[in-house]
Amino acid sequence: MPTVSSEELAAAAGVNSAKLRKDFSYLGSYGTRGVGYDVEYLVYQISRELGLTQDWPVVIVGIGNLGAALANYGGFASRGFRVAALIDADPAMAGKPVAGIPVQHTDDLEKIIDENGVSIGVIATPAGAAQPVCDRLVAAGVTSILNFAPTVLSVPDGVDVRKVDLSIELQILAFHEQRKAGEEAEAQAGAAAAPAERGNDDKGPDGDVPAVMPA
Amino acid sequence: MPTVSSEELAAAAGVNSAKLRKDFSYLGSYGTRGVGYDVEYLVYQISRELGLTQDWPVVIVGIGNLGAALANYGGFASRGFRVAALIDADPAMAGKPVAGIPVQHTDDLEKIIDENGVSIGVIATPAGAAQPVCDRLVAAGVTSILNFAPTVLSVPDGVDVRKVDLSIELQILAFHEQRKAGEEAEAQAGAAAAPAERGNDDKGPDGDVPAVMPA
DNA sequence: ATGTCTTTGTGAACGCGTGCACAAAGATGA
DNA sequence: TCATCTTTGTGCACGCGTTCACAAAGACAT
Repeated sequence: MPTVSSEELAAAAGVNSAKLRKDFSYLGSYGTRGVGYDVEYLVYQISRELGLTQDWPVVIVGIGNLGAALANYGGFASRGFRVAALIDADPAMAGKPVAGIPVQHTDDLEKIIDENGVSIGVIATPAGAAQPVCDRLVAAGVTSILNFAPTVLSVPDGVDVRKVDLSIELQILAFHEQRKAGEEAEAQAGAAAAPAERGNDDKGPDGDVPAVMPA
Repeated sequence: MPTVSSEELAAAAGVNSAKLRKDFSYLGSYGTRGVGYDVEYLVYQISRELGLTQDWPVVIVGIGNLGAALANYGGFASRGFRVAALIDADPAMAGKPVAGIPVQHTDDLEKIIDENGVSIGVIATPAGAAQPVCDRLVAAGVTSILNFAPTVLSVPDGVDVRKVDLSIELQILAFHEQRKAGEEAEAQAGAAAAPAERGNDDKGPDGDVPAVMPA
């Protein structure tokens, strides 16, 4: 039986072994003292806890460049996601296959959600279309939304929204780049607060990097 | 002079006003006691600290769906980013305009970096091409890389890499979705693939989210 | 001027997560 | 069976960030 010790895993992941063990203890996945963790069992438990063993049908609304990129993205299938449908408001797109999946018109949105039992929706529309699309998704039964449109969506309680802003990561890089370049010019550090839509993750400080700026 | 109090800002952002004031004090941007913060001055200070007042030329390598989506993304310009060049390995793409910018061939990568003084590169290539492209970018002088390819890049010290995995956000949504769905419906998941007879089939304390999963 | 009122800036307390250290548990060999 | 060794699971303490609470500072009215 192939096993790993918390020490090995911690070294590989660059974290503390005690924390790793404590986290594992949450899962109820018990290792064997004197031996370590059964690799196969551990992988299964973590996969299950993260939802990787389930099949999650998702719809992508807005099949522009970004929507098409998402439809083609290979990483989804291996994480338990299945693109149940592609939806676009442009009638000219209807029927045209993207990533092997025929695009359907927005008119059928509710029907598609219902028939496929979709609870997760991805919005890749222009900013102006995002909120109306969001409202229809929610009304049709979607309870989790991944928003790529540059708008803050408002949703009723019980619905999760995560916003992906492609420029934020760039901004973080630029922030560090600025510090690389100008250590001698300005000796001041700072921070700023940005309105958060709903529980965005932020990490602790790295040296004297402000708390709101992810490391 | 239009002003805002830390209390107003904190309420709007959903954070604690004391923390906000403490963060602002890092900037050295002084508010006025009894009045609040001068909005215009505050905006400028934060913009400057975050690097928004600078002009950051970036190159995007790999003009597929995702690269094109990034090139078209409107949020960059307003954050101080300027797409200096689009680069692709496909000779058929060369000269073809995307988002108004003509695509250039990978052969000229070093020249483009050098002539435009680019220090930030975006990689939107297939996984296999990412590391070679990364190496060339670094060799040409790029010190910050935003990686959309599903690969872990290795870079020398002094170079920052941020990896964007489009499926991670979805996975976080699915994780929460799984918890919404209920704790009784997962009996079926255990029977199929589990390496059986491990006794303890129940998951741990059901109340809390494991520390390793972002909120 | 002087007093009152508002809001900042910050020292200090609090709470929480992380890491340490160790007892308990099981493996292994004599 | 007993001793020894390895590694887990976790109580406890420490450190750090967040929050509280208040003195200081400036605006404004009298």
